[in-house]
Amino acid sequence: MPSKAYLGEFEQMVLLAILQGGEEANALQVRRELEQSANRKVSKGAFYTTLDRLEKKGYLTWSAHASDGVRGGLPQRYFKVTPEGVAELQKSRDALMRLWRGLDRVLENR
Amino acid sequence: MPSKAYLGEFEQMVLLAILQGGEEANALQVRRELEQSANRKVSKGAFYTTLDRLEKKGYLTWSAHASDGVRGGLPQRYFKVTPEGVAELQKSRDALMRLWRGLDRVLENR
DNA sequence: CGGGCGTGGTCTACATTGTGTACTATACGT
DNA sequence: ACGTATAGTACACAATGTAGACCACGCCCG
Repeated sequence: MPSKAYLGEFEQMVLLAILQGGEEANALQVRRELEQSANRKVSKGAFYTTLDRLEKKGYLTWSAHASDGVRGGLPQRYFKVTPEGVAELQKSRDALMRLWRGLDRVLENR
Repeated sequence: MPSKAYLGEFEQMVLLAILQGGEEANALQVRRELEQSANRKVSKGAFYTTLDRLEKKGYLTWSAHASDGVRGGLPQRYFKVTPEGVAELQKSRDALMRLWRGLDRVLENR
Protein backbone atom coordinates (compact mmCIF):
# COMPACT_ATOMS: atom_id res chain seq x y z
CA MET A 1 0.00 0.00 0.00
CA PRO A 2 2.04 2.87 -1.20
CA SER A 3 2.13 6.33 0.18
CA LYS A 4 -1.09 8.08 0.89
CA ALA A 5 0.75 11.12 2.10
CA TYR A 6 2.65 13.66 0.08
CA LEU A 7 6.16 14.87 0.29
CA GLY A 8 6.46 17.97 2.39
CA GLU A 9 8.05 21.03 0.98
CA PHE A 10 11.36 20.51 2.71
CA GLU A 11 11.40 16.77 2.19
CA GLN A 12 11.12 17.38 -1.48
CA MET A 13 14.07 19.68 -1.48
CA VAL A 14 16.20 17.32 0.52
CA LEU A 15 15.53 14.49 -1.87
CA LEU A 16 16.31 16.70 -4.82
CA ALA A 17 19.52 17.91 -3.27
CA ILE A 18 20.62 14.33 -2.89
CA LEU A 19 19.90 13.60 -6.51
CA GLN A 20 21.93 16.61 -7.44
CA GLY A 21 24.92 14.91 -5.90
CA GLY A 22 24.68 12.05 -8.33
CA GLU A 23 24.96 8.50 -7.03
CA GLU A 24 25.77 8.54 -3.35
CA ALA A 25 25.75 12.04 -2.07
CA ASN A 26 27.39 12.80 1.21
CA ALA A 27 25.69 14.75 3.91
CA LEU A 28 27.79 17.87 3.78
CA GLN A 29 27.50 18.13 0.07
CA VAL A 30 23.75 17.77 0.27
CA ARG A 31 23.40 20.31 2.98
CA ARG A 32 25.46 22.80 1.04
CA GLU A 33 23.49 22.21 -2.12
CA LEU A 34 20.32 22.77 -0.16
CA GLU A 35 21.41 26.00 1.44
CA GLN A 36 22.58 27.37 -1.85
CA SER A 37 19.72 26.39 -4.07
CA ALA A 38 16.98 27.14 -1.63
CA ASN A 39 18.83 30.09 -0.27
CA ARG A 40 17.98 29.29 3.29
CA LYS A 41 19.73 28.17 6.40
CA VAL A 42 19.43 24.50 7.18
CA SER A 43 20.09 23.49 10.75
CA LYS A 44 21.48 20.08 11.53
CA GLY A 45 18.36 19.19 13.39
CA ALA A 46 16.05 19.99 10.53
CA PHE A 47 18.31 18.24 8.14
CA TYR A 48 18.93 14.95 9.84
CA THR A 49 15.46 14.61 11.23
CA THR A 50 14.04 14.91 7.78
CA LEU A 51 16.55 12.50 6.40
CA ASP A 52 15.62 9.91 8.99
CA ARG A 53 11.94 10.31 8.31
CA LEU A 54 12.48 9.92 4.62
CA GLU A 55 14.41 6.77 5.27
CA LYS A 56 11.64 5.37 7.41
CA LYS A 57 9.27 5.97 4.55
CA GLY A 58 11.54 4.18 2.18
CA TYR A 59 12.40 7.15 0.01
CA LEU A 60 16.10 7.00 0.65
CA THR A 61 18.82 4.76 1.97
CA TRP A 62 22.23 5.51 3.31
CA SER A 63 25.48 3.96 4.30
CA ALA A 64 28.40 5.15 6.35
CA HIS A 65 31.80 5.59 4.82
CA ALA A 66 34.88 6.31 6.83
CA SER A 67 35.94 9.83 6.15
CA ASP A 68 39.67 9.81 5.92
CA GLY A 69 41.97 12.65 6.55
CA VAL A 70 39.42 15.12 7.78
CA ARG A 71 39.37 16.71 11.16
CA GLY A 72 37.36 14.69 13.64
CA GLY A 73 36.77 12.13 10.95
CA LEU A 74 33.71 10.21 11.97
CA PRO A 75 32.10 7.89 9.48
CA GLN A 76 29.99 10.01 7.18
CA ARG A 77 26.59 9.19 5.86
CA TYR A 78 26.10 8.85 2.15
CA PHE A 79 22.61 9.08 0.75
CA LYS A 80 20.79 7.62 -2.16
CA VAL A 81 17.23 8.17 -3.27
CA THR A 82 15.20 5.04 -3.87
CA PRO A 83 12.97 4.50 -6.88
CA GLU A 84 10.01 5.10 -4.59
CA GLY A 85 11.51 8.42 -3.66
CA VAL A 86 11.96 9.36 -7.25
CA ALA A 87 8.40 8.40 -7.98
CA GLU A 88 7.13 10.68 -5.25
CA LEU A 89 9.22 13.51 -6.56
CA GLN A 90 7.71 13.01 -9.94
CA LYS A 91 4.22 13.15 -8.54
CA SER A 92 4.83 16.40 -6.73
CA ARG A 93 6.54 17.88 -9.70
CA ASP A 94 3.75 16.96 -12.05
CA ALA A 95 1.17 18.55 -9.82
CA LEU A 96 3.13 21.76 -9.56
CA MET A 97 3.74 21.84 -13.26
CA ARG A 98 0.05 21.63 -13.88
CA LEU A 99 -0.71 24.33 -11.35
CA TRP A 100 1.90 26.67 -12.72
CA ARG A 101 0.68 26.29 -16.24
CA GLY A 102 -0.31 29.57 -17.72
CA LEU A 103 0.88 31.61 -14.78
CA ASP A 104 4.25 32.55 -16.15
CA ARG A 105 3.19 36.12 -16.56
CA VAL A 106 2.36 36.29 -12.89
CA LEU A 107 5.15 34.16 -11.49
CA GLU A 108 8.04 35.12 -13.64
CA ASN A 109 10.51 36.74 -11.34
CA ARG A 110 12.25 39.43 -13.28
CA MET B 1 9.46 41.88 8.86
CA PRO B 2 8.51 39.56 6.12
CA SER B 3 8.10 35.87 6.28
CA LYS B 4 10.80 33.80 7.79
CA ALA B 5 8.85 30.67 7.11
CA TYR B 6 8.20 29.00 3.82
CA LEU B 7 5.04 28.00 2.13
CA GLY B 8 4.05 24.46 2.87
CA GLU B 9 3.46 22.06 0.08
CA PHE B 10 -0.30 22.28 0.25
CA GLU B 11 -0.35 26.00 0.87
CA GLN B 12 1.55 26.47 -2.30
CA MET B 13 -0.94 24.48 -4.26
CA VAL B 14 -3.88 26.30 -2.80
CA LEU B 15 -2.43 29.66 -3.72
CA LEU B 16 -1.68 28.46 -7.21
CA ALA B 17 -5.15 27.08 -7.66
CA ILE B 18 -6.55 30.47 -6.76
CA LEU B 19 -4.37 32.16 -9.32
CA GLN B 20 -5.57 29.69 -11.88
CA GLY B 21 -9.05 31.07 -11.39
CA GLY B 22 -7.96 34.50 -12.51
CA GLU B 23 -9.02 37.52 -10.49
CA GLU B 24 -11.34 36.48 -7.74
CA ALA B 25 -11.65 32.75 -7.65
CA ASN B 26 -14.51 31.22 -5.80
CA ALA B 27 -14.03 28.42 -3.33
CA LEU B 28 -15.67 25.65 -5.28
CA GLN B 29 -13.76 26.46 -8.37
CA VAL B 30 -10.50 26.47 -6.46
CA ARG B 31 -11.23 23.23 -4.76
CA ARG B 32 -12.05 21.56 -8.04
CA GLU B 33 -8.93 22.91 -9.68
CA LEU B 34 -6.92 21.57 -6.81
CA GLU B 35 -8.38 18.11 -6.87
CA GLN B 36 -7.88 17.84 -10.57
CA SER B 37 -4.41 19.23 -10.91
CA ALA B 38 -2.96 17.61 -7.87
CA ASN B 39 -5.03 14.52 -8.39
CA ARG B 40 -5.88 14.20 -4.75
CA LYS B 41 -8.90 14.48 -2.56
CA VAL B 42 -9.22 17.73 -0.68
CA SER B 43 -11.42 17.69 2.38
CA LYS B 44 -13.24 20.80 3.43
CA GLY B 45 -11.32 20.92 6.63
CA ALA B 46 -7.93 20.82 4.99
CA PHE B 47 -9.07 23.34 2.48
CA TYR B 48 -10.61 26.05 4.60
CA THR B 49 -8.12 25.71 7.41
CA THR B 50 -5.32 26.32 5.01
CA LEU B 51 -7.13 29.22 3.45
CA ASP B 52 -7.59 30.84 6.81
CA ARG B 53 -4.00 30.42 7.73
CA LEU B 54 -2.87 31.91 4.48
CA GLU B 55 -5.10 34.85 5.11
CA LYS B 56 -3.66 35.35 8.55
CA LYS B 57 -0.22 35.46 6.99
CA GLY B 58 -1.33 38.03 4.51
CA TYR B 59 -0.96 35.89 1.42
CA LEU B 60 -4.56 36.11 0.38
CA THR B 61 -7.73 38.05 0.97
CA TRP B 62 -11.31 37.17 0.38
CA SER B 63 -14.77 38.57 0.26
CA ALA B 64 -18.18 37.04 0.38
CA HIS B 65 -20.55 37.28 -2.54
CA ALA B 66 -24.12 36.19 -2.37
CA SER B 67 -24.51 33.10 -4.47
CA ASP B 68 -27.74 33.45 -6.31
CA GLY B 69 -29.82 30.72 -7.65
CA VAL B 70 -28.00 27.84 -6.09
CA ARG B 71 -29.44 25.41 -3.66
CA GLY B 72 -28.73 26.43 -0.09
CA GLY B 73 -27.11 29.52 -1.43
CA LEU B 74 -24.97 30.86 1.36
CA PRO B 75 -22.67 33.69 0.62
CA GLN B 76 -19.63 32.25 -1.07
CA ARG B 77 -16.08 33.21 -0.43
CA TYR B 78 -14.04 34.59 -3.28
CA PHE B 79 -10.28 34.55 -3.01
CA LYS B 80 -7.48 36.66 -4.25
CA VAL B 81 -3.75 36.20 -3.80
CA THR B 82 -1.90 39.24 -2.49
CA PRO B 83 1.39 40.46 -3.94
CA GLU B 84 3.09 39.00 -0.87
CA GLY B 85 1.54 35.67 -1.70
CA VAL B 86 2.78 35.86 -5.23
CA ALA B 87 6.25 36.74 -4.00
CA GLU B 88 6.31 33.67 -1.79
CA LEU B 89 5.21 31.51 -4.66
CA GLN B 90 8.02 32.86 -6.73
CA LYS B 91 10.54 32.07 -4.06
CA SER B 92 9.42 28.49 -3.73
CA ARG B 93 9.29 28.07 -7.44
CA ASP B 94 12.75 29.42 -7.96
CA ALA B 95 14.19 27.09 -5.38
CA LEU B 96 12.54 24.09 -6.96
CA MET B 97 13.62 25.13 -10.40
CA ARG B 98 17.19 25.25 -9.26
CA LEU B 99 16.96 21.90 -7.56
CA TRP B 100 15.36 20.25 -10.56
CA ARG B 101 17.98 21.55 -12.89
CA GLY B 102 19.75 18.77 -14.69
CA LEU B 103 17.54 16.05 -13.29
CA ASP B 104 15.17 15.79 -16.21
CA ARG B 105 16.56 12.44 -17.15
CA VAL B 106 15.72 11.15 -13.70
CA LEU B 107 12.47 12.95 -13.11
CA GLU B 108 10.86 12.82 -16.48
CA ASN B 109 7.76 10.77 -16.04
CA ARG B 110 7.32 8.77 -19.15
C1' DC C 1 50.51 11.20 25.57
C1' DG C 2 46.47 13.53 27.27
C1' DG C 3 43.16 17.15 26.97
C1' DG C 4 40.88 20.77 24.09
C1' DC C 5 38.62 21.72 19.94
C1' DG C 6 36.44 21.06 15.67
C1' DT C 7 34.13 17.60 13.45
C1' DG C 8 29.75 14.70 11.76
C1' DG C 9 26.06 12.93 13.74
C1' DT C 10 22.10 12.05 17.47
C1' DC C 11 18.20 13.27 20.58
C1' DT C 12 14.54 15.65 21.97
C1' DA C 13 11.29 19.13 22.50
C1' DC C 14 8.31 22.26 20.32
C1' DA C 15 6.11 25.15 16.35
C1' DT C 16 3.84 24.93 12.09
C1' DT C 17 1.32 22.76 8.60
C1' DG C 18 -1.81 19.04 6.91
C1' DT C 19 -6.15 16.52 7.52
C1' DG C 20 -10.57 14.54 8.72
C1' DT C 21 -15.11 14.76 11.01
C1' DA C 22 -18.76 16.51 13.05
C1' DC C 23 -21.35 20.63 13.23
C1' DT C 24 -23.80 25.21 11.85
C1' DA C 25 -26.56 28.02 9.11
C1' DT C 26 -29.17 29.22 5.17
C1' DA C 27 -32.25 28.91 1.25
C1' DC C 28 -34.44 25.71 -2.07
C1' DG C 29 -38.08 22.50 -3.35
C1' DT C 30 -42.17 20.28 -2.22
C1' DA D 1 -43.53 24.39 7.23
C1' DC D 2 -39.93 20.91 6.84
C1' DG D 3 -36.42 18.09 5.12
C1' DT D 4 -32.37 18.42 2.65
C1' DA D 5 -28.49 19.82 -0.06
C1' DT D 6 -25.11 23.21 0.18
C1' DA D 7 -21.10 26.50 1.76
C1' DG D 8 -18.73 27.28 5.34
C1' DT D 9 -16.96 26.69 10.54
C1' DA D 10 -14.85 24.45 14.70
C1' DC D 11 -12.04 21.55 16.57
C1' DA D 12 -8.99 17.77 17.41
C1' DC D 13 -5.12 15.26 16.08
C1' DA D 14 -1.28 13.60 12.84
C1' DA D 15 2.64 14.70 10.10
C1' DT D 16 6.29 17.82 8.98
C1' DG D 17 9.58 21.61 9.97
C1' DT D 18 12.93 23.46 13.17
C1' DA D 19 16.28 24.60 16.61
C1' DG D 20 19.38 23.60 20.27
C1' DA D 21 21.85 20.98 23.37
C1' DC D 22 24.31 16.88 23.37
C1' DC D 23 27.80 12.93 22.13
C1' DA D 24 31.65 10.53 20.31
C1' DC D 25 35.69 10.64 17.71
C1' DG D 26 40.27 11.81 16.06
C1' DC D 27 43.44 15.58 15.11
C1' DC D 28 46.33 18.93 17.01
C1' DC D 29 48.75 21.19 20.49
C1' DG D 30 51.40 21.36 24.47
